Amino acid sequence: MQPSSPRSGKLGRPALLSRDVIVRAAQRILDEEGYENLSMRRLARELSSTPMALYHYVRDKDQLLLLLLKVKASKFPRPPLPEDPRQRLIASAQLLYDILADCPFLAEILASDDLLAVSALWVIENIVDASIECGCAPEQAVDIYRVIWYYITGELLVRLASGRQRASLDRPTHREKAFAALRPDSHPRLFALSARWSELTSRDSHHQGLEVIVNGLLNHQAP
Amino acid sequence: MQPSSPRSGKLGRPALLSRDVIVRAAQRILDEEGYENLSMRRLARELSSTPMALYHYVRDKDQLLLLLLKVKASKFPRPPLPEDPRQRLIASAQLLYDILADCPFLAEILASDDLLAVSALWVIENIVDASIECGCAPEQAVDIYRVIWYYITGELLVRLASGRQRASLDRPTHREKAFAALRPDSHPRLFALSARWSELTSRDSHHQGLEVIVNGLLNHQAP
DNA sequence: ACCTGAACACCGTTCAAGT
DNA sequence: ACCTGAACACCGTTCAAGT
Repeated sequence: MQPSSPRSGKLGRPALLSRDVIVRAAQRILDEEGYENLSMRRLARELSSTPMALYHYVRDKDQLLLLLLKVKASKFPRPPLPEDPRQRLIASAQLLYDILADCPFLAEILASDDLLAVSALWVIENIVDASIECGCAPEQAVDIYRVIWYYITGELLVRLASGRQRASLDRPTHREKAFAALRPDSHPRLFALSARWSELTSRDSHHQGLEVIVNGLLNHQAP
Repeated sequence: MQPSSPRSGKLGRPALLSRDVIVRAAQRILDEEGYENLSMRRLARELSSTPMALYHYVRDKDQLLLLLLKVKASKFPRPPLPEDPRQRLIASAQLLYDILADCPFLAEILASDDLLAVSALWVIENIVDASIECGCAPEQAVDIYRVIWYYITGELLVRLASGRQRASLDRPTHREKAFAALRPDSHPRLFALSARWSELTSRDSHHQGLEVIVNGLLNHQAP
């Protein structure tokens, strides 16, 4: 963080860039042009600089993305959580999802580290703690965290991908083609649901799903 | 599929490439060098051809990847499923996971289509059908499928990413650094678990997680 | 210390041309 | 119909040099 702070005196000319400026510019590109347009080269252009200048402030692109998440997580409001451990477990998991839902493109990077790199550790602490207070052994609490984590990551990934796809709405998707070819004798259930499939699968039922999963987990681990 | 079959007679010289040959070469690269080395250019080199020749047999790279999955899914043994619907639901979901576990790199492409593009539709039919036989309304059955789908996708993604990372085992991961900085007063639970975290999170508990989720879902939707 | 220019080793895809 | 070569518009990153 040092290189960004303008020190007293005029020891040489001031730096043109700083980590802060770089991260902010990256966030701007992300907001305005989407993840797939965020490249080191594009970022340098945004800053009227060169790609290599960035590497003075950031080790590589992954670190830049993690910095973005760090900023986002630290700005995220930290709401009061319910007292009741079961409710708190659900609320923490929901919170984790909410933070990530703001930057779903990070799913891939995050996945590699169980999210533990970032300043959202307190959320995970809450999930594990609430599970233990619900009567789980520590090992079971970690299992619960993992299931929740997989579920959240999966939903984010699917959402991200279907968002990408909606952009290219030229021809019918693979799904639409597969559904058109459905025969009632071989796939009766899917056939019956085919007309409503899109509607049914695009409903936002994240919170409900989370609740059901958590209840299922707790009933199993700590009956 | 037509261009690959060697027709009778000798109407012009035989084609050098075919969809079959291309897909098989792609699979070879995948097996031997991993997903990140599978590019259209690399594939063309493998076939002693040019990148553009491939585009005569495949619309784009995504289609090629879907073809790979298609082949894999069609070769996959189709085991007998239990009669009992609850058991069948679990078994179908496990099967879906097993098929995909063989090609986790496809998670990103698959996510965009709810997997419905491929010849594994019968698995999904089974999941939906078993849910309905367990007493769910069709809408609830679709919800159950979605939760399972998110969970599977998430686990695949995480596994894929942590596999990539293990390759570059040079310096400590972000997770390790975050754990090293843990203080017992701010994160008591994680602090207590930190020594065993890697071990606990790398256990293969997929099947157990799936079972717990399914039971939770069914108890909620069809008590 | 901070920044630049040129280069390396890649991508997916298009376009115009060859046989 | 099947294939090629050259090109377009990109990537992340390294290296040697400038001030």
